[in-house]
Amino acid sequence: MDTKIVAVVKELFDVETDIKLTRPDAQFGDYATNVALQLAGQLGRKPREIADEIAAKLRATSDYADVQVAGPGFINITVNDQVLTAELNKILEHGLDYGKPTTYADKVVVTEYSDPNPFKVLHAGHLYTSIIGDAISNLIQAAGGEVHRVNFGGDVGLHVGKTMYAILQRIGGEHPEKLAEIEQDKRSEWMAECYVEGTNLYESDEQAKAEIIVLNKRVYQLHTDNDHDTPFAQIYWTCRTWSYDYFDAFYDRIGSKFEKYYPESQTAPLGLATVKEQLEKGVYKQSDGAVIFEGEPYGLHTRVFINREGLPTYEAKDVGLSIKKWDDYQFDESVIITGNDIIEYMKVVLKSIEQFKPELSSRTTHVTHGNVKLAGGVKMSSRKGNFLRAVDVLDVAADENEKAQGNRNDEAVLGAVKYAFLKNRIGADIIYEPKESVSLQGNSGPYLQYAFARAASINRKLVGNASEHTSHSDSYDAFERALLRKLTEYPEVLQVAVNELAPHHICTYLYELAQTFNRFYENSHVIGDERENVRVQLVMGYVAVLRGGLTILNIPTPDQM
RNA sequence: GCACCCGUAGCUCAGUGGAUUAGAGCACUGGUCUUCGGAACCAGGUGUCGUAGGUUCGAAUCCUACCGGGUGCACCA
Repeated sequence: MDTKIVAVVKELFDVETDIKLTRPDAQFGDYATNVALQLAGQLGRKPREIADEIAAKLRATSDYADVQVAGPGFINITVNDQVLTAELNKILEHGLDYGKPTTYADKVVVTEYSDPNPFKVLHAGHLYTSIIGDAISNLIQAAGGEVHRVNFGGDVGLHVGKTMYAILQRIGGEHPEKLAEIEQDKRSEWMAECYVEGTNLYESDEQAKAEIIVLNKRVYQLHTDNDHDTPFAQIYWTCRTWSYDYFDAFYDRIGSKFEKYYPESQTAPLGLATVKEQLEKGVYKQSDGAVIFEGEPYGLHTRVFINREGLPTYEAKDVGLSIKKWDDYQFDESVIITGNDIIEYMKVVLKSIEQFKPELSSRTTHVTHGNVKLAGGVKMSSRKGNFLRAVDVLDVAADENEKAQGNRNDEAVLGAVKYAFLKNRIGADIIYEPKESVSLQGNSGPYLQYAFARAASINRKLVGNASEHTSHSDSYDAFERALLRKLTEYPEVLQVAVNELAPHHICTYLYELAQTFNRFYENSHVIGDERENVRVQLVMGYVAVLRGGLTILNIPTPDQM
C-alpha cells in the first residue's frame, strides 16, 4: 500500500517521498498517512488540496473500500474485507510464525543477562533482568536471529572473600567436612547470611577486612593453581557448586534457559593478560600503583582495571568476557542487558576495548533497565540485607494466587509476575506492589492467559470436526472486523518491538487484542451460529497470535486454568 | 559539581512529531447477561502532560533553561 501511494505522489507531483502509514483510531479507517501535510511545505500548496488529489487517485483504483480526507489533510484508508481475509489465511497458515520480522535474519546474536554472583543471593533485580533478557532474546530470535543466551557471574572477587570469611568463621576454620552439616534446602540461605556477615565485618572490623583481602587473593590463586584438593579449595568449590545449583533451580522455576555461564574465574586471566598487553601499547596507563583507562578525553571518567594488589577488577574481567564471547561466537551483535546503574561504567569499558578491538565494541549494545522498588520507593540493597529476594516475589505472588483460586497455579503465578515486569517500558524504575502485581484482573498476565484459555476451549470443542471449518468470508460484521483488524496489526507491533528491543509494546498490544476479542466474544456466538465457520476461523487466528505473543514474552499459555 | 535516567488522572502506567475527545488498568459508582469458561462486557474523567521560553502548519513528543526524584563518577561488583 505504501508503495502504491509513493507511486501516486510521484505521478501527481513528480516528487520522491517516504510514506509512513499509521494506524488511526478505528472509526477513521484501517490506515492513515500524513504525506499531504509533509508535502505541503515542499510544494507550496494547501495540504487539504494535495490530500484530495491523492485520495481521488486512490479511490479510482478501487483497491480500497474507502478513502477519506480528514482534519488538516490526513488520508484515511479503509481496506477491502478481502484483504483482511487474505491476512487471516496467513495467520492460520503460519500459526506461531505469523508476522515475524526478518531484522536479524542470518545474524548471530549473543545476549548476556541475569549475571548473578555465586556466593550471593538472587534478589528481585535478578528476577527482573532475567525476565527482560528472556523476552529480548526471544524477540531477536523471532526476528530470525541465531541467539545465544549467556550468563556472567563473579565466582572470584571481593564478595567471595567476604562470604568465605564468614563461612570459615561459622565452620570453625578450614574444615570442609563441616559443610555436610548444612542441610541441602538451607544452603543458599546460609550462604546469603554469610555474605551479609562478611560484608558487615569488612566495613566495621579492620582485622577482618585485612583477612578478607587475603582470602580474596587465595581464591584467585586456587584458580591459577587449579587447586581442588586443599581444604580451603574444597570449601570454595563446594560452596560455588551450591550457588550454581541454586541458580539452576531458580532458572528452571522461571523458565529461563542459558546456553553457557561465563564465570569470572575464566574471564579474569584473559582480561588481565589483555589489559597488560594493551598497557604496553598505551591504551591503559599506570597510575598510583593501579592500571587505569582514562575516559576524560572521550567525555567519560577514569576507571581502574587492575588494582594495586595486581588483581583484575570487574572492568578487566569484562574485557576478558567480551573477547571470550567474540572468540566463541564471532557474533554480529552482542546485547548486554543490565541495570542502568552501570551505564557509565560500561561506556568506559567499551571505549577502552574500542582502542584495540573496534569491531567488537561497535557490535555491542547495552540495554539497561531500572531497579525494582518496593511500593514507597525503597531501593533494595543486598549489602545491607534489607532487600527483596527473587523467591520472595514469586512466593508472594503464589500466595495471592492461591488465595484467589483456592489452589496453586504455577503458570498463572509466572504469568502474573512476568507480565507485571514486562508491561512497562524498560528504563525507568518499576514499583513492585505485591498485591497489585498479582491481581488477576485488568491489564495482567492471568487476564491474558485466561483470555487465551477461553478461546482455546472453543478449539477443543471443534477438534473432531475441524475439516468443516474451512470456508472463508469476504465480509464481516462490526465485531468480527474489529477483531480481524486488530489481529493484522501484530506484525507491525512485532517490528517495532524488535527495532527498539522493547517487549512492552507486545504487552500493550496483546492486552488490547484480548479486550477486542472479549468484546467480540461477548457479542458474537460462535458455536451453532450461522456464521460459525467464519467465527471459528477468527478464534483460531486469535489463539495463534496470542500464543505467539505470549511465547515471545516467555509467559506460559495454558489451555486450561 | 559533572553525566545519565525519569517526571502524563488519586495510584500504577501507555502514548515520544500529528487531527475531532491525551488513552488504559487499579480504585470508586451504577448496569448487562437463563456463562460457546463471568478471571467477561457496558456506562461514568474539570489531567496546569513538572515549570518557563523556543522551533514547527501542528508539541505530552524536538531544542534551551530551570524545578523535583533516582543513579553513577579510582582500586566493590
